Amino acid sequence: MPRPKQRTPELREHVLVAAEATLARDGAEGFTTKRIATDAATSVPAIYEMFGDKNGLLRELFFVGFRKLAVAVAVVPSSDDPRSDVVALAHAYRIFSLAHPSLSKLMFSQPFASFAPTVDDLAAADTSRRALVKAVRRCIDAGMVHGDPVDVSHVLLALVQGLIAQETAGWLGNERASCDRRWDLAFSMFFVIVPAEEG
Amino acid sequence: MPRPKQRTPELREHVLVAAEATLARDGAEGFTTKRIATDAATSVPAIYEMFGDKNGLLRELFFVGFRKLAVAVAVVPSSDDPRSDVVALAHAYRIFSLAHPSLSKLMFSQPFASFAPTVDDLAAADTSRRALVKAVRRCIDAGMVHGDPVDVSHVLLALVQGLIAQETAGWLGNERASCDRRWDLAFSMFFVIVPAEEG
DNA sequence: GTTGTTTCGAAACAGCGCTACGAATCGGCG
DNA sequence: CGCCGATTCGTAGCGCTGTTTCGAAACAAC
Repeated sequence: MPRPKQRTPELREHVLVAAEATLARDGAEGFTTKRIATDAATSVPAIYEMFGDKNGLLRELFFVGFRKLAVAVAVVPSSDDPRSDVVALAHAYRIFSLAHPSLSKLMFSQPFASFAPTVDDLAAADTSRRALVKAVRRCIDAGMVHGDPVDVSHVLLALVQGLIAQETAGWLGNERASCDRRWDLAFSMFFVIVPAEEG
Repeated sequence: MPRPKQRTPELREHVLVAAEATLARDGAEGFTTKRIATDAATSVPAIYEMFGDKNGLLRELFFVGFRKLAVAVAVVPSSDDPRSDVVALAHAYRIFSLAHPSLSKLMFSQPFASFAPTVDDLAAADTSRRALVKAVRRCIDAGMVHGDPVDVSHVLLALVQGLIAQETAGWLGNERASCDRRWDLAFSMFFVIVPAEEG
């Protein structure tokens, strides 16, 4: 009877892709509903019907980011050295944030005053965090560090998050070499001394 | 000849105080020029004459925050244990951020899409950072950690910044005790193993 | 009181998030 | 074919934001 619907789940997915591109191209400041609608070749009200409001769209992008991160983390191979595994995982986080700076800001900082992910939303990060907790637990079992695995992972993630925030803001160093050196140092500070206890 | 000026440096200072209160009360979302003008009992154009634009006001608040932090850091006493000095400095950062959450977000995260402090602006943070670099250098001289003092300080600040971001976002833990434990753990991970080398 | 100069803030502007509502589009039916 | 009723569409508007203009207001000198 009525005219056929255009605002389908397929269009929703298309808008999500377009919005991610808009965010990557224009940053948080240029992330306006009108521009996204234009980029996705649709209308503003369509976005509001499919996502509720702008925060709804941002929340979906938040999830998209963590899904992408989960893929990047899942690719990291496990070795027999849990220490280097933790470092490799942190490296995956870093590479991801350098490849998708605006998206990683949406995930780890809060560049939109109106959008603050809830604790439930944060569960989306669990997939990528679990891999880290696992590697950390192996470090603890090997006596490389002491403490609760979840606590240690929290600290490591805070370190990673802080380094990412500084690097994407341009505060970690002017040259790539300085940044590399400081990332390396960060994790060597956590782990380098431990073998002395074993030996 | 003309009518007496009202938009004096004194009013500028008054607006700065009012704006800080507005930010603390209403957060980044409620930080509008009109509301600030009302809170400061002045007009919107007055703010624009004295600060250029909203970012100019934010930049001044950015400096106000680092001046306050510098005071909080300067109060921290030095002991003969550089390790505990570093921890005490980190604690001062934490207490400051808990007392002024919105202000610390302005300083360390970038909650306003339009305002990104330049590298020159960041020099404002040097006063509070110098104390940390100093304590770190003493740690290095004592053989507690290895590396360039500036690099190590960068890493420590990234850790502090990450922990602050997580705690102010409510991600570090649901209870104060969890947060305390993880803050303690963060720095014990950096330093606890070292004495084994000395002993 | 009048003039001349300077300073003030109400009001307007473009652009934002968001939404109401009339236009447009379809299958079914006389 | 022409019309109908149901449904979906996007234009155009709302209130708000940051920002700026510009006429009114306030003063000293004459």
